[in-house]
Amino acid sequence: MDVRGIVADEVTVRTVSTSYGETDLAEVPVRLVATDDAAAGTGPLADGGTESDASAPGDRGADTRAAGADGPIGDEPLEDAHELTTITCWNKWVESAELLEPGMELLVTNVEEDEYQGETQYTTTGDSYVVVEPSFLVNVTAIRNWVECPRLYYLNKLSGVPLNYPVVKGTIVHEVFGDLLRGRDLEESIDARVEERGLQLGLLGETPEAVAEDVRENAAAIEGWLEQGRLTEDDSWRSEQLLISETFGIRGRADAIRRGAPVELKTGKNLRKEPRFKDKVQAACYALLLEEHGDEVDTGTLLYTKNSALDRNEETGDLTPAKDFSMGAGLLKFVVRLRNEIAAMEVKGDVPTGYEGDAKCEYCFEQDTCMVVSGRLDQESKAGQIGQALPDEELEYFDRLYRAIEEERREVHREYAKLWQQDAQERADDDRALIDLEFVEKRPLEEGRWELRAKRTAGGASKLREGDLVLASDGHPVRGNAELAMIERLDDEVVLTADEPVEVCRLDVYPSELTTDRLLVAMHDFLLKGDGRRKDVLFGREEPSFSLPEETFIGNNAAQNEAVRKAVGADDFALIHGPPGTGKTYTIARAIRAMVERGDRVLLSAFTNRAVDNALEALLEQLEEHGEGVAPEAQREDGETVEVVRVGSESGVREDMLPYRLERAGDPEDRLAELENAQVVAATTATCGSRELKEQYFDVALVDEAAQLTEPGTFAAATLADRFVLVGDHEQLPPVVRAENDLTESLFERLVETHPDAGVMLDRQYRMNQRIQYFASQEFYDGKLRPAEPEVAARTLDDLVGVSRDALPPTLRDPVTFVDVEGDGSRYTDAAEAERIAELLETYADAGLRYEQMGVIAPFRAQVSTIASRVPDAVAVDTVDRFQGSSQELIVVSFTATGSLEGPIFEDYRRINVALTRPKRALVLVGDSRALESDPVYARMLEWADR
DNA sequence: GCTCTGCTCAGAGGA
Repeated sequence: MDVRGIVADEVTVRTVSTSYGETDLAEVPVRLVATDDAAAGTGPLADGGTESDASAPGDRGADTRAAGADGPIGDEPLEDAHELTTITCWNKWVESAELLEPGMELLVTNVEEDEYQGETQYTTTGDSYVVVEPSFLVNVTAIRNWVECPRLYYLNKLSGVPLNYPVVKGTIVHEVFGDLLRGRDLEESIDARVEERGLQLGLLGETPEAVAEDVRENAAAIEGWLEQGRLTEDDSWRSEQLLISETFGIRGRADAIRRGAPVELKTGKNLRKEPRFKDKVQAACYALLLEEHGDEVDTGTLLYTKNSALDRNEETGDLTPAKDFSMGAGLLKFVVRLRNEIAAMEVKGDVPTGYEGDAKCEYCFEQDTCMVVSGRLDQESKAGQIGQALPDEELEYFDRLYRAIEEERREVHREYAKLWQQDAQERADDDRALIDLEFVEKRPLEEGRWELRAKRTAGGASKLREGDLVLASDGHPVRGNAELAMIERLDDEVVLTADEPVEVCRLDVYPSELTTDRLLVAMHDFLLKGDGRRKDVLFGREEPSFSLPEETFIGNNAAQNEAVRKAVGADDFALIHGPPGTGKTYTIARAIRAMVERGDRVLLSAFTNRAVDNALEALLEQLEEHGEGVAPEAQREDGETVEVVRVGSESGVREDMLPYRLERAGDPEDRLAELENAQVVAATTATCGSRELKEQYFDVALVDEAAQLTEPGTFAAATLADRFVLVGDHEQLPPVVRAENDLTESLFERLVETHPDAGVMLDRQYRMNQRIQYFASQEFYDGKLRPAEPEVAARTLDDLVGVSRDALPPTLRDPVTFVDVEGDGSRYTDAAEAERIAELLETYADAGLRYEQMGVIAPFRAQVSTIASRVPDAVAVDTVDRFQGSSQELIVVSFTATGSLEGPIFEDYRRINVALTRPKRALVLVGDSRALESDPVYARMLEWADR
């Protein structure tokens, strides 16, 4: 029987005498939370009787959240009626119990139940595992690093692993290993895998021939070993298996599984007879993961590919680089205790010092880095400190942002936990899974991968899109057979590619920590590697300076011209505030063109792929107009032209920008030249944090839609350049973050407030009729937003070919109208509004407006689909968030609120700003006037619309 | 309570 609970009070540790002598034990007071056992009627709560209805299985998530969000202090008592009891942990589990603090979650497997003074208590048995914060998923590599040195784990997280040859070679050997297991020809595999990493190898200055030879040497050992195995036994193999354990809170990807046991491949040196301890620990992690999926695992294999040549000539007759070893229960429990140390430290927000383990600093490669980081951040560490600590305000900044990023990471972990905490239907309702699939076929591809096809048997929306990496499973993403797969096509049929032939009938969103990791590294780089002058300016110790050019860049718009001058002349940074329709993109393009003319190398970045492609498109148009840019093919040949490169995944980059996309695969020299010769590189900020771009240097980083970026997100781009320019509008949508924390304010907004002189606001808009523009200008831009030209101010639907406002009913002739609809009272949809909107669109169509010229905006996705099902496909119907950045001749806004304006979505007025500034010639607001009047901003909006 | 885009994933190794 397993028990799960929240620690209710301090843990008591004491020594007792038993028949075996003195032993330690820890008594943990807990409030029990339902486990799956309990839900099935066999657990402690069901047995207890009275408590069982107080905790449905779904409650567990809520309790976990409360524990995580409120931290270990547990200042909010769990007032509900969960049973208070004691779990006694014996022997080595005392170490894990000592990590616990009130409020933390605890899972103990295989407990013994006993009665003590009329109360049911639990005790660990010889088969028990104690798991601290089980919903905190720890990576296998994290455990491997931690066992070497806890500080190493921390440093790795903070500064990442830079591009280096041994690592890249190791990765290629692993890929070849996987290919061999899947039956691919060795030479073909080596050639293909080396080719795939062309860009990386180019950056490292390696030639494909030398790398292939190097890989061949390692692969020979693998092949020899495989051959041996095939001759003697009937092996069952599986390569690259992704494993997640809901019990142990561990996840990882095993290199291979052979007859149910893990095989770990190591391409580094190991001259000793025994496997390295950390390698054993890594294999033991996979053993634990496999155990949860079924069988007992008691052996593991470590394959040291560099060892073959050495071992072959030894008298021992050891012909194989493989080292088999047995894994006892003791090792597996040790691994769980390591994992508990990590989870407890992360939940408490502590920083490891290195004293936790017994590693020797003098043998460590990271000793210097460790000492520098300790010195700069003023952290206690076993290696000691070098250098001077950062100023207090920077240390405070580091702590605050570190905590905020880690909170984001917790949210990602919660997404993982939902993989098993939510049932299939819940996940489907949450748009996080497709569960209606019917497996059709699997087809082997030439590269040793598989193409999987499944039919969709029901409709329904989901977050999944083509190009996404997903968990493809034959039933359950954690408990069943699951594999990471790439969505190649998604319509009524789903086409996937994956390493293994899973009989897929369900797809789940795969949560990734990648962006969180990169945020942390970006912050680290800014504070610890960044130049002093930039920090002086950003921390308010120095004023930003400018060397403004006298040149006129844009003749007919003073603010735009000033913006370009500031962007070009910034010594530190410049800010361009661009309200809706003010020609922000044009200004960016003009500024980059001017920078390029001065010989600067420019990084063009933004949070979303869409924004990057939009800005790049505008730049290419300008370059073409001025005869400096040509087709991408020619750019690579001719040094005189401006070379532009778009870095990003094939599915992320918009189709018309694909010709500019930098391929990763190919000849190393060619790929390198393509990147390094590019005078303009365009990529999302997440990609700026990639290993390939991190080594690049730019004179200027220009970041568009900067108000949508967190501070560390902005730094990911800014740290690659000498100066930076941020372009955005903090009166529109803020950064997307999962947790409420210090990441919600963008660097752009902060700098606009602290350094107003470094910025320019573009004040002439080229989009909206004056009547439409009025409200947003008054409400969000101090009345400073004005039409750029009289034609803009006066534009109406009449200007459009074939449209006549006279054909509209009198109430709709004004560019802004309000249509009062009482609504149907439901929460996230409103059929009454949807009906009315469908009629309105028809009325406009009758007056000559084409459906392609209309757009409908609603706050909720549910309402978006309600409306979409009632109007012609040509009408663009979407949420506010997805409409940002585009515009339409006619916009209809559905407010979807009856009675009162409840909900966070209405509280953020920036959304309303976005919605109201999308139309060019006509805006219709549809909603319940009683609800809208209940909020002063919305009430003013009604007054304006109803005029 | 709601909106939501990123990213090949995680792990690859140095003595």
